[in-house]
Amino acid sequence: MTTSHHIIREALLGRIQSGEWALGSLIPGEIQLAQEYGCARTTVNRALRTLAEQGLVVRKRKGGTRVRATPLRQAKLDIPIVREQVERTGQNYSHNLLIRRTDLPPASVKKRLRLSEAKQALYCETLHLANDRPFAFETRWINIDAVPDINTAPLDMMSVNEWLVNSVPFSNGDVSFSAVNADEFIARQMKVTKGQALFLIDRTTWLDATFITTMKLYYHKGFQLNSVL
Amino acid sequence: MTTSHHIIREALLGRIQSGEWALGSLIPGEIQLAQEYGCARTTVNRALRTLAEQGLVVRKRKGGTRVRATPLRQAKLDIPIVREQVERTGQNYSHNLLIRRTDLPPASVKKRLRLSEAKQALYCETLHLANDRPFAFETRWINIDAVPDINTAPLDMMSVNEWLVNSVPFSNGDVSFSAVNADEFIARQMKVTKGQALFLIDRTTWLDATFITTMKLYYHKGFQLNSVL
DNA sequence: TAGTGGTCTAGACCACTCA
DNA sequence: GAGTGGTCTAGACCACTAT
Repeated sequence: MTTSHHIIREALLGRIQSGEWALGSLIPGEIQLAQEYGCARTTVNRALRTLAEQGLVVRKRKGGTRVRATPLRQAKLDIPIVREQVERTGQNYSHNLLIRRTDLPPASVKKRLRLSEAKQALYCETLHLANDRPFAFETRWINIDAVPDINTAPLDMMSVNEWLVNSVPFSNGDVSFSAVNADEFIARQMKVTKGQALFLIDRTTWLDATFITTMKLYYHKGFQLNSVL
Repeated sequence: MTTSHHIIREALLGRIQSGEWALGSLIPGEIQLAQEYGCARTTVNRALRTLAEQGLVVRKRKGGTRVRATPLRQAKLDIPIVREQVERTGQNYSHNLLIRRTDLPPASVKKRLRLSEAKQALYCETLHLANDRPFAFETRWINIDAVPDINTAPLDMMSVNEWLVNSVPFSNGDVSFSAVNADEFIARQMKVTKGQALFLIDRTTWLDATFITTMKLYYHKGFQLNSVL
């Protein structure tokens, strides 16, 4: 048996999709719906809360619940570790750590990681391979103060990505997606022609107020990021 | 006062982030945690359920709750109507409907929309403008049977995008993001040089089992899609 | 000020699944 | 079979906000 708040959520969704409750209109209160469906208010509450999380309705105390005037679509997408991304396609994963040095980061990175002026940071370049073919190219700056252990990490065995994930598992962050033309350097790394359009993920993560790392990941030609609405 | 399930969720998160509960380890049961925090089991349940939705823990009946072995990061991103995307940046939105014709769709579209063999569909090309400069170029196939009213829709006044959103507000769908080089045709529309890397959103939507539309949206040079982890 | 959603509680039963 | 999470209920109080 499917659970009741599930059933009620689908029923409510149906009344929205069918047009019974128009865009922007007020729908009945929790108590009334509970009577209508013969269940506790808590159950209706959960169904409506879920719909609100999905962006289908907007709820306000005293104001009641309204169907969203301009439907908001939210895509949920997983951002996996590159290794898993590769292995999920049945290919063999490997990686090359091309560069690993401490250096003064450029101003843009310094600002992003909120590093003080003369502070050095760790810079790494990694090429991720799938069946020995370039899969993604990664450039990354790391705040050494945040993860001092990285100085002794065996980054040839485990990618920086994975090492960080295991030492600072659940950080916060922001991420942006865009398209860029491969410059000469990246084209050489990824073995594509210069100018090839590549999918770029730019990601910065921190733990509480401490900035950990910022990374750019250039994916191979034809890469797609999929999601469900 | 911040609510209790909120507080408990943060507390639990802290114990994960601090390493007290290692990756993959079993954490105490709901009853024990409820005693520990002096609240009802329901409250702990809600906190843990939220963490599970966020991908931080995995829950199994009888198996208990475990910290995810390989942290899964989920990005939630809003897919707005192009008009709102433009207007949110303070620019003026307009659009040109370049093409509108019924035609036999190519096999790939036919397959996607699950149209029968000789079925015609509506094809539209729209250029979205921000302050009269190209913002995004849209190609779209529409299943006429699903939305017959579209034949009489004033698509010069309202973009196809918006019209569909208002007639079929809450459909299901899938979406993919990728990077492509502008071909000669798209380059001319978007006023960029051929080969320019463009961010592409490819989206198909349906209502229950009825396929509505499939669309490709090529964004202007430098476009970024942002999200929070 | 009154009405609506937000949340907590205590207790209960059930479904799943590990041992 | 037993233990864990999944859920429902009935009642309660509170916070916000529209009027």
